Amino acid sequence: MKKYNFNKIEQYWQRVWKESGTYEPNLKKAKKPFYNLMMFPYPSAEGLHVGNMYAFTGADIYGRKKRMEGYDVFEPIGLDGFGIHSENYALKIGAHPMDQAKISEKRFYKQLEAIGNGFAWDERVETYDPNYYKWTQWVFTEMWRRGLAYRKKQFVNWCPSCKTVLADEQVIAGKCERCSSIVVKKDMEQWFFRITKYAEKLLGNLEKIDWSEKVKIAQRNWIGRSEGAELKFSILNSQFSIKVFTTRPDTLFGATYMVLAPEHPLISNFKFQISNYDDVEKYIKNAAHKSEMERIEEGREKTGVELKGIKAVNPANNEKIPVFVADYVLSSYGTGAIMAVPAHDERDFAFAKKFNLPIIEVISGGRLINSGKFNGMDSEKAGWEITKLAGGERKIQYRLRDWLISRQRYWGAPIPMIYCGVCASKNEGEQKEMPGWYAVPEKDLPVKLPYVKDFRPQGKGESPLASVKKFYETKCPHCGGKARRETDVSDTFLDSAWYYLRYPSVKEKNKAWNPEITKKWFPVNLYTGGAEHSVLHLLYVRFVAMTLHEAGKLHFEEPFPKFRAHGLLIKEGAKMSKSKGNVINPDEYIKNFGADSLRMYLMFLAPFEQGGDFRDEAVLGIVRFLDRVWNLCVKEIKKSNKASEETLRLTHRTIKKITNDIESLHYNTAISALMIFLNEFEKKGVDKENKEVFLKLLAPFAPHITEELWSELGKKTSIHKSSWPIANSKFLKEEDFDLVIQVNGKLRATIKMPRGASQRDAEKAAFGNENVNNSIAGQKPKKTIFVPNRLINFVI
RNA sequence: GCCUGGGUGGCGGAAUUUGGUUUACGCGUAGCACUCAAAAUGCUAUGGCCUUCACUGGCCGUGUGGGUUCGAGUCCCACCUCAGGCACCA
Repeated sequence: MKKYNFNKIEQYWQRVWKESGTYEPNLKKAKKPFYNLMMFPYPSAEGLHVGNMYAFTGADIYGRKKRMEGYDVFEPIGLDGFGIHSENYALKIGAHPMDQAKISEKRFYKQLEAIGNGFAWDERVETYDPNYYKWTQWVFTEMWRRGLAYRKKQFVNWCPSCKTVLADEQVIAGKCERCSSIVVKKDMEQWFFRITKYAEKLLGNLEKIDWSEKVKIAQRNWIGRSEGAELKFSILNSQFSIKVFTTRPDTLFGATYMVLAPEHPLISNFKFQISNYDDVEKYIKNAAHKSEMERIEEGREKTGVELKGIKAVNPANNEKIPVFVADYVLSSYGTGAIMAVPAHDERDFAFAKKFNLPIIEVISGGRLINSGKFNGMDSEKAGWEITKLAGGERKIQYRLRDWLISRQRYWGAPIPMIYCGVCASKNEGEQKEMPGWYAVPEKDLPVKLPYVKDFRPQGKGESPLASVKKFYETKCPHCGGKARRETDVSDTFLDSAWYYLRYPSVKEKNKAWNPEITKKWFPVNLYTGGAEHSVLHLLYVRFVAMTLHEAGKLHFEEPFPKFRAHGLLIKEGAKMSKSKGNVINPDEYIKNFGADSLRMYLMFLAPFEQGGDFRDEAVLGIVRFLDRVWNLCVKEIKKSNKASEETLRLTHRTIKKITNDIESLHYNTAISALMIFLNEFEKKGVDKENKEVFLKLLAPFAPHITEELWSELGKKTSIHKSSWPIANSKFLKEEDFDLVIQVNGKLRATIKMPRGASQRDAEKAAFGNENVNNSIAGQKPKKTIFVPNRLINFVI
């Protein structure tokens, strides 16, 4: 008997698949295109993580079933190899990122091949390939041309360890997303993308797309829409006024002081009116040095300084109220200033108590008090009335901030912009607001990243490219004079914000994507990935698609109508991390048990969208299962006994269950159904036809062993191109059912009965049962509940 | 503090579609078979307590406490707890 040599089988079929293009759809002519996309990995660590494999396997199973259902499935893969994560890894091991990329690339692709996914190997994308980032730069210039990219000086997040600025989305609880260092604020001029312009659309479209609910919620919270009013408080004896945003204009009469954020530009205008300006300045300086983390660590303890010598006027009642500067007000939200209502806001209350400010209640039981002519009015109604009185206007405010795109690092796509001082002095430029700035013309793209020996981040607020004269010296595209290139590189998240568009057009030389191919394959049918990207990648990618759609370059607005987040794989109750030393490398498991075993085990341990706990011994259950599959098929390969009615019913029930389970990503229960199926075959024997059905149902989960056994059956074409079985409803109907007999809701007996049995039949059967009779003990039932084909319950 | 998802055997998890047999499937454990022996494999048992020589039968059991119902893991209310996310956003 032939032995199950999984290593040999897996390597053999992986080669055959690749050489014969089994998983290469015809991108131009496909009739039923199905784009099965998964988030591409970043090759930063020592190798592919078992968590990556978990994600890829789950996505692949779905794609394999779709392929067997007759779709032209396109399942591409690539590497998100540009960016800080890869650069930091290179730094750590003392390699140059450009050299390291080639090494990592080889290793990752080898591992990705070993897991046995149906990848379309001919269409790979590596974000650090100049043929790719040429178009990343082109996307940047498109943003620029449409007025969506701009430079601005403001306080930004700075990671002192990564020595670069970060987007808000990359600051997690005050720490750097990559290295967990505490992020500080720095006043710098940087490139931004105007994502806030799309806040409403990004929010509204969430209603139209089929995504994991938790990801939608995270995006909603991140965008953070608030409805309210913008009100003006004039400053006594000056032409200035303070604008505030509030969601509670109904409490205006209770506004007893105002607070400006430390960065508020108005403060410096009152240098001579403010009697304690030294103290104020000191406070502001101090606040600027504080990190987000320090502010959080101080807890709710409020600090601040009064701007002595100036007063604001409450527009509702003309009361003169004091003005403070305090860091509990953020410069980056709303107008950077607030009206403080200590009676109805916890934070204002804490501040007022500390500084002994009056606290006036203006709402009681949902109605206004102490509010002049508004007294007694419903608070909800009063809001708009008071706004009108105060000369304010309705305003919708978002928490979302513009996307900070520049990075002071080496390993990224250079921002394709040129600055000409001469043009600037003449007030010339491509954008009115930004004289001197020009995009690199498309014919000059890509702006190639040079091989720089000392690529380490400088920490001076500049990229290492700023010390490479050959790089930054260039000609002005407008006047032809001496000009300087932008030396910052773009955020890695720009690379991954459009990669899915490139895959099917990867052979296109003169365009970022081919319009006909794009029309055929987009939007993506299913996108799978981690929920950790809820407000990073998944927000940026929608934003970029939206702008390209608006520019008429894409026929869709939402790139991923269906997205599913897979769960997190943990190890014995703890997150896998290098510091804990519990990271699982899939290579060893593949070598010892085979890729099919590991794939199935990963999918069996919990629902795919929930994630699960990896436990070493549990893999054995699947190893045994595949051994038994092999033995059964090899042993009985020539035997062909006719299947019983009962076997057929099980077969069709299983077809239906597995078809539904794969559709809903409940792979764990699908595998359990396969196990039940196998147990039955071992007991009863299996005919050729049912064996084929079984192998087909198993094929998406264990692609290699099923391919081998399929060819053993004498098949000449791949099982993965065979047709998915369809359940015949004729065999789904059961003839008998187990009647549940209860007395007072408690189970007393179960009796097999023909389907459609009447209540009379059921009662008769029940009273013929000794145990039921004992429970009833001769009493007459007060009530009898009969549920056809299920149960009968006697209430006594 | 706010939002989201959980809590079922020794363990991972089934069962919520439509309230109707709790613990499918697998791991682990125990016993048996095979073996000189072990591993592997196969078979049997496996929620707790009680009852019976045995066959059997009973009671309890899905985080806690209430409620609705003939009947609740499933629906309602309150709470406890774990995991994840956001966090001075006015």
